[in-house]
Amino acid sequence: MDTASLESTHPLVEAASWEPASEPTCEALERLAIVSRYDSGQLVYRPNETAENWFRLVSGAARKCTLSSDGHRHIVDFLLPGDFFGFCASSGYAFCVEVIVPGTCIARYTRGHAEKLADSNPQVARLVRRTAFASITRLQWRTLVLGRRSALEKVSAFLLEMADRSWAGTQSPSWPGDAVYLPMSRYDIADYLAMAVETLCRTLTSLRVCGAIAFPHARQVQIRDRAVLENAVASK
Amino acid sequence: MDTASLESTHPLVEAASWEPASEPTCEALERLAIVSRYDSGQLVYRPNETAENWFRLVSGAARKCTLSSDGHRHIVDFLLPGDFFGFCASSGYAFCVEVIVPGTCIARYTRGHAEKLADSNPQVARLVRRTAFASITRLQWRTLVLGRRSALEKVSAFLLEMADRSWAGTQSPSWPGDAVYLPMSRYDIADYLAMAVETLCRTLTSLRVCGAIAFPHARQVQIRDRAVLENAVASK
DNA sequence: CGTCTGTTTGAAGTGGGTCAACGAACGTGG
DNA sequence: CCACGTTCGTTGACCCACTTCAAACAGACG
Repeated sequence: MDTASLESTHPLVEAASWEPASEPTCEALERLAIVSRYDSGQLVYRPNETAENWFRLVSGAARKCTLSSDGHRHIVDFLLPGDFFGFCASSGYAFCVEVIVPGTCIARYTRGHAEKLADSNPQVARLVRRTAFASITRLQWRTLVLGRRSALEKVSAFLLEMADRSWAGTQSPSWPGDAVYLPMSRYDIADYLAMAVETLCRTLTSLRVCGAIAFPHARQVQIRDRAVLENAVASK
Repeated sequence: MDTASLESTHPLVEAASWEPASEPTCEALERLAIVSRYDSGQLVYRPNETAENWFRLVSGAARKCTLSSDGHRHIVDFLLPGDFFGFCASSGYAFCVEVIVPGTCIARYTRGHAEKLADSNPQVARLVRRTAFASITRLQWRTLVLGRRSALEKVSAFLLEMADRSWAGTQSPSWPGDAVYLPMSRYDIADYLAMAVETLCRTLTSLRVCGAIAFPHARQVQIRDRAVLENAVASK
């Protein structure tokens, strides 16, 4: 919405190559999809805005966050390709979603139509349920990560999470094959992990010097020794 | 399950008086319910156990948590009357649920039956969807609370959360009317908020001495000055 | 080439974790 | 009924990991 340029292309066509295998979609639902293209910084929706749509991020990345009056911001989640969002029990969205990668494509499903489709098509209803249940489980794991005390644990957990969620092979071909692209800034990561940027940088540096990870570029991480990260996460 | 004593009573009968207005149930679904009674410390399910049921806590309280090998425990969520749980996208539960109040009653819905009912009954499907969406929103707020830096913010947020979720008027009649019952120990609260028990106690004490709250009993909180708590939460 | 924004390192201060101990509540058995 | 043990709750003292403040560095872009 907003000033996003609409594209009438059938989403399945261009979405197919982006989709992680773990996130199955359903053709009946995809027929309702309208895909829009967003620039970096554009808002997909605002808090309290009437929740008229469900969404699925097709390509690019976005952040779900709060907007405090004092300018302080808290990132609730990162949205990566395949992720559904905008699920909402009440009439208005609780957070805002802001695109962080230029050219991000997001599919929109009119809530009323989608709900009606779910009523008549159990397969769609099951897909939505499963997706929601998966979100619940992921959010619960996330509370555990946030609950971890040391910076090393949080950062390690984050890197592993990004490696798992990262859609491999969709980046520019000149990359090291095993590098994970971090579409968000260090500030965003620090916010997401509830720690100071400086602490995040220092932790990343220490992981780099000990050989666990490497940075071909500031936003490309290679996991060199996954065991180090897993150890840090599991340690407590 | 386990050694829980089964009660064949129709759950709607005894559940009615416990239900918060915000959590509507659906008669068609409730016909599937089997209510069991649990003692304190009993497990409702374990991690990796086959997810054969959906659950709803009818009365009492429970905690959803991880069980680390080193005995370290992390509480993901508290389950209070009206809460659904056991929603699971994969085949096995991710966490374990442990009862913390003697005599807790929990309704169980066979997953296969409930899913089939949802397929044929859009009203049930919508209820489950709405419940799941509400869980998502609540968990996202929870990540914000955990992300807060100072102990005061976390504790204030917790007290407000409990006051909101608390089912008023279901406790013993001798209580101060506005007191909120905390069914869990200080250790559990500290774990839930990812902080040391000592810090929790100190924070509660400082809130008490400044008149924001009062403790008729260690597990009864009266919120004397809600503004103080809301201020602490909103401050950052 | 200058001005951004984003990233990294350095130095200093502190909030809360940790260790230790005591008090309170509660049940159990003598 | 009291003595006792156990678990839960609270307070004190110390210290470290992280936050904060400050500044240098790197890349992007007009």
